[in-house]
This record gives sequence, C-alpha cells and structure tokens, in this order.
Amino acid sequence: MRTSRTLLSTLKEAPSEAELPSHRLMLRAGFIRRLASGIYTWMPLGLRIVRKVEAIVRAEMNRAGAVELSLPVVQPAELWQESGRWQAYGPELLRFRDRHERDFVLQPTSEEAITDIARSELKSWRKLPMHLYQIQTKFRDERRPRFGVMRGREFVMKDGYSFHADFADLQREYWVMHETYTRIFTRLGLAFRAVAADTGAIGGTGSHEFQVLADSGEDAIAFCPGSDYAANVELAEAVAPAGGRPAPAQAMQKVATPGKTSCEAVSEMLGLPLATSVKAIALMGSEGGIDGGPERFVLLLLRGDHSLNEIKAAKIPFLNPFRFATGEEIQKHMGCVPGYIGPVGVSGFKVVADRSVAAMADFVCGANDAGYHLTGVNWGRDLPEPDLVADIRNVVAGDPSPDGKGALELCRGIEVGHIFQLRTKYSEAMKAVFLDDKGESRPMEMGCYGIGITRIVAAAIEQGYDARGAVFPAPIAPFEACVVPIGYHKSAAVKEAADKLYADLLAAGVDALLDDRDERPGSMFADMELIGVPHRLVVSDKGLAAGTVEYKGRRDEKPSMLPQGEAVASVRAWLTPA
RNA sequence: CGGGGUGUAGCGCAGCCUGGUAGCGCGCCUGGUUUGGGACCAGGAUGUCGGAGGUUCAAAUCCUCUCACCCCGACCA
Repeated sequence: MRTSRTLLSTLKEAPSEAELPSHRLMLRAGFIRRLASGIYTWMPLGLRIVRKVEAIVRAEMNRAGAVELSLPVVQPAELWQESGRWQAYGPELLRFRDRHERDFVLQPTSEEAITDIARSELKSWRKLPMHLYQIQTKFRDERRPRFGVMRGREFVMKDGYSFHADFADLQREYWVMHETYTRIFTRLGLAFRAVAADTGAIGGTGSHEFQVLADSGEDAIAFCPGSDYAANVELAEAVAPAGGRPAPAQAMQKVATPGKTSCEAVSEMLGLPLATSVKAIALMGSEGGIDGGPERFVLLLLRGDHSLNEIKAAKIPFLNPFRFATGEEIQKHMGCVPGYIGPVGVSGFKVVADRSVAAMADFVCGANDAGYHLTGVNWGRDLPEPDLVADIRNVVAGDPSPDGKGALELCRGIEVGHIFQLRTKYSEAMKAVFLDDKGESRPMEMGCYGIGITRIVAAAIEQGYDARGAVFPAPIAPFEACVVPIGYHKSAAVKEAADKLYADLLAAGVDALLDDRDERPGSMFADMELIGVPHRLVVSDKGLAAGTVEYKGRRDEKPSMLPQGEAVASVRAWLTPA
C-alpha cells in the first residue's frame, strides 16, 4: 500500500472525548471515528488490524476443528421468547419492530439462533460433536459505553458454540478451546492470562476468562506467582487464616470515638492497626432469586482492611438477592445510626462473619451507641458465635493462594475471551435433542466460546504504546514494515531505490507500506510511529551513496544501517517467528 | 439510572462572569522558499456559537426547556 492511495487521517491532537490511551491513539492514528455513543466507523487502517486479528482467530478455530458459519444480526423475538431471554435479558438487548409490527432483536450473542440450527440439523449422535462459530457484529445497548471500542455498543465478536452427546465430550472440547485460545493470544503477541471466572447467570460447571494484562483493565485478577493459579477477583477464594483464633487477651471496653464513623478513622484515633477492626455492613436480603421472598435484615462483618465481594455475598441463600440497607432500616434494627453499628448485643437477625473476622480476637467494632466503639471484643465471651461464617470478601495481595503454593498477587486485565460450559440450558429450553446410539432422545450438551475481536485491537494498544503512538506486535500491526523515502519527489535515485525496496518487500511476502507523500521527513516518521508500524526502512541519497538503508524498529532508541541488498532479507527474518 | 462536566471552524481551545463587529493554534486551499524528526513567508476559505423558546433596542454571553457527548459510580453475556 502507498500512503498516497489510502486514507491516512492522523490527528496531531486527540478529540477531547477520549480519555483512555488506546482510545486517544486510535482516534489520532485514524483507526476509528465515532458515529454515535459506543458506535464507531472502522477506518481503512483500523480495519486492517481487525482483519488480521480475525484471520488468526479464524485460522486457529479451523485448525481446532470448528466450522464457520454466519448467523443473522437481526433475529426474531420468538426465538428469544423460547429461551426465556426475551424476559431475562435487560435493556441491553436492543429490541425493535419491523413494518409488520413484529418484534426483533439485534444479536448481543447468539445461543438461540445457533441452537435453532442445531435442533433442526443435528438430530443424530452420529453428527455430534459439532462446533460452529461465526465472526460477526454484535450489539449490546450498554448503559454506559466507554473507552472507545473497548466497551462499545456495536462490536465484533467471534462466538462459537459446540454440541455434544455427553458431558465428558463437552469437557474435552472445553479444554481443546482452552488450548486454542492460548494459541490464539500467543500468536496475537499479547501478554495474557487464563483465569478462572464466575459463571454468572449462565450457570454451568466451568468457565475461564482470557485476560490481556493492562493497568487500565476493568477486571482485577488474583494470581499465584508460585503456581498456575489465577482467578478473577470476583471468584478468587479468600481462605481462612492459618492458625485459627487466638485466645482473648483483653477485656471488652467501651471507648468514646466521636465523629469517627469509619474503621480507618477509629483505628487511627486508637493507634491500632486497621486489621484489628471489624466493619459491619447492613443488608436487606431475601431468598429465592428474582421472585424472592420477604426481605430480611442481615449484618455482614468484614475486617477493617477488607472489602465486600458482592458476588460472593449473593451466593449465600438468604442474600440472593440483596441490597444495602437504608439509614432508616439500620436505625430500626440496630437502634443506632450508621457509623457506630456492631455485632455486640444485637438480636433478631442473622450475623454473617467473613472467615477472617471469625478468626479474630480482641477486635474493635461499633458499640451500637452513636460516638462509641468497643475494643477488646471476643467471640464466645462478649457475643455469640456468628450465625454463618463465609468467604464474603475480596482477596488482597499477600493473601495465601487457595492452592497453598504461595501468596496471591493482584493485577488488572482486559477480558478478551471467555469460555463456558453451558450444559443443557438452551438445548432443554429450545428442545435441541438428538437420538443417541440406543435410540433415546436426549438434550445436547453445549459449550460456548467468545473472543472480542474489536476489543483486542484496543487491548493490544493499551498493552503497547509510547509517547509517539501505538506499538503493535507485528502479527496485528496495520502494516509489518514501511519504507520512508527522503526526497522521493526530488531525487530520481531515491524514488527508484524506494520503489524497488517496496516491491521487493511485497514480493517477499511482507505487508509493506510506502510513504510516497511529498511530506517532510519528520511528518512521515511521526505518522509511521503513530500508527505503530514495527519496522521502518529509510531510503535517502545519503544512504544510497554508501550503499545502505537505514533501519529502525518501533521500540528502538536509535536507527542502524543495513547494506542495501540485505534490507529485505533482514526484515523478512525479523518477521518470522522463532 | 445517580453524581459531575462539556457543547463556539475539520481537531484543540479562548471569548460567556460584566450583552454591542466571533477569535487563536493546528489542519485545509493558492503562490513562493524549504526538505533527516510534525518547516517558513505571503495570501485565502471555512461558523445556523448543539437545538427550541424567552428577556432585551441588541444574546455565543442572561433565563427556561431540550438534545448530544465525556468522566465517576451502580449495572452486566
């Protein structure tokens, strides 16, 4: 490609709408342009990156035996009513009517449409297993689209669905996909980690997320450097402290703590470590999910330096679902204003202690008297044992790893892939059954596997950029190499050498860009760096006189010289994976 | 959905408080000089000041409503 023939629309200054580095750079580099909130045009250069990501994903999916098809973006409501998701899916599901007043949706994902295919086409065990996938536009009407294509409303996703005769075969495919995703993200050149994930509303027995590691990631990941344990913080287990509960050493005392309504403030005033305090969180919980029973007051206890994990809490039967209690409700059940509530001397509701709290002795907590806290509090002596001890907190760095192989560390990640064992949720709801080898009708076991294609582009930049622009791994850079001639429109020798170098690169299978614009060198260098081309070759009269071409890798500090005749072979070699 | 903020030329912004000729930088067009890190000189084009209504002799500026967008939070296959 020649720069003069493509649409290279770089900006010196980023539009003010962008905050995240990848978003700003994608706008500046001319990869995307916003059309509406969370909806972007992929400009020619950006689309090249998308296509390269797609090609790698497609190649590895095919290699793993999955088969590509394409499902409609617009799908009839009937299908969604059949699975129950017409009701269950919130306003993220974009619904609309056609001219005949029939309801339709824009696919946010396609379990229904694919299950419909499966039930009509896969009627015999002889046709199983079957793994079908598509790379397609998705739409989710996000409450708050943000960070450009990182969390847009319209995006491209690879979604695959596998169908199996039994659970064992689903598990086999699940691990094939685990391996395939590992190959994909490795080939994409990204630093990533596969982490155990919460299965969420979708249920099932197993789920892994593939997270690209980046400080700006929306997800927190706990991992153990001494083993392969890694889990989303939503899921990561906080194990009970080793050694159990120490014996009481102090008497319980009531101390005045006027105006100190937080564990931090109380600990600071008393000169005690934050980890010796207990914070009480008042919830209103009910049992039985969405249709739930009557709400009941529940008191949760966490160590002062810990935070509540709402997903874990919601797994307690009488807290599914829950909400935070209001000030009035706290006053009613505790007889005290928020800020000074505690578990001592209370009754009439359940008290749930985090594992770490249950192992504490001589702790500090609210006295249920405005302006006072208690110190030296001990379980069994000053208050009854909690009604329930559970893991309800977020793990913190330094916590023991659940596999016992060291201490956990935390990092942040961008979710770019997610694999699920769906089991029979959709096949049962939509009667996707097959005849097994005994002639019996059974629902198919299903797996589903997603990769956020467009999100990967943003994640790759988030993981690789500097002050000058994007720094792409070569496999997904918009171009692998560029030729920047100095004096292309002035020097016949430079033009001839640059054209030849460019042609030779193409002939060698290098995806090359020739900057044939009549621009000053500084402008051309700046643009090539902004769009993140990994390899740059500069042709100039000065170099030609010495028989050299200047080379500079995108991450290199200084350029170096290559003999003119070796430039193509060198670039070719650098692009070939070891 | 709650909180905060911003809408003025393609992009970044000033002007608004204190009403009176709509500005600056970059980009764009023409000509010239330049050509190894986003050049310089001269000339030029581009705005329903997000929209509607109101106050006023007069509104980018004051008032009301509205729309769009961004940030924080909550939410989330």
